[in-house]
Amino acid sequence: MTYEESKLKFIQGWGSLGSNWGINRTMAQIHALLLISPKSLSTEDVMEELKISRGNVNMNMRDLINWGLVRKDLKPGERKEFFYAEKDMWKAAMQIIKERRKRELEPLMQVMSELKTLDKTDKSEEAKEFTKTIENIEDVIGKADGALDKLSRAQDNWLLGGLMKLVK
Amino acid sequence: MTYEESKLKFIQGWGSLGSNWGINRTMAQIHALLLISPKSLSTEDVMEELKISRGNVNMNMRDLINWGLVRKDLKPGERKEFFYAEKDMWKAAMQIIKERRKRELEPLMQVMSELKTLDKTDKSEEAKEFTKTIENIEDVIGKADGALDKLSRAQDNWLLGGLMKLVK
DNA sequence: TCTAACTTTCAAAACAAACTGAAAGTTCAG
DNA sequence: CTGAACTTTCAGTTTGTTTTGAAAGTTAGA
Repeated sequence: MTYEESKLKFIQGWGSLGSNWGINRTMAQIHALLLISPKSLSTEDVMEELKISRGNVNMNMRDLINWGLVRKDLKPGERKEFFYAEKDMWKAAMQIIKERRKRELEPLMQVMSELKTLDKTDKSEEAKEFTKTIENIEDVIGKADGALDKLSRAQDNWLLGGLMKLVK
Repeated sequence: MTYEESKLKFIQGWGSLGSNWGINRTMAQIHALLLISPKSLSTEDVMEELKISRGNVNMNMRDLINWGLVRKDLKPGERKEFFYAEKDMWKAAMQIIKERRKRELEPLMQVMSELKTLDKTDKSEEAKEFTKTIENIEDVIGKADGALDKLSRAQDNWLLGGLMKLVK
């Protein structure tokens, strides 16, 4: 397999993985492209490699930056902006976990806790089952949240020179 | 907040959570409905509650069954089929983790390992960076896989009466 | 076997998400 | 201030996903 073939295959694969996880295909592909590129790329480089429009690159690149997965690399003397991706996949994975936790777990916990304001005088079987289910979900979410927090702290420590014990 | 209001809010919330994670909204809503229902429901019950078509219920219910989140509940003397959801959210969460691991992590590892057959004689900077990235990703995926495996084993033990220590 | 009760399938329609490209906006050197 | 170089926006179009509903399939009791 040649380099070009592999590259294509990787970009495709990363893209379709992303779309299974609620991440837009193109965004994942741009990420893949930057991951394997030794130097930072301009908007035009990405347009050309992936055959997509300027607007598309611009929007998805902004999202990647918001996710903390990509940064701008401004070159002195150059008007154009260049972009590069965090190459350490542990860092990238943690970044994704932290973001999703913030964007999804927290709001969900908020909703769950609101749901507990359900009228306590309603003694129907439905209402009881409902309350039980909500409490159970809150519990699971709370534990998942705790576990992710531990994981991301462990990661931070490890980055400072320790050992990442949690995931062995 | 009345029971009906809470129920609606929960079903909506669960549905939109699902769609953020690459799970079809309706499937998540049916799951939510079954989660809070004390008794098993027929296709018609679901059609009525969620205002969706018979075909839609049928297809999504099948998917839920394939994910191991819902089972058929055949009542003696009844021609109709009824459905109920696993109510313990730990079990449900583990089920989801196991399935996604099987469906996504494994194929991804397969692709990654194929990518390593890249022509070793290519000494370009691009090819070197590529190989490095692939190996790094393989490593992360491998560790994540191991962690999930541990988690699901811990869960299984816990179900047998032990304590789920990993997530505290 | 026949038929009513029920389930499954799938082509077409409706809906939703992503993408394009041209226009508007910004920045900065001269 | 001007205009070239570049970035951002967004209405309209394309592409992809979900839903419907009617027809086909299945099952079981009579």
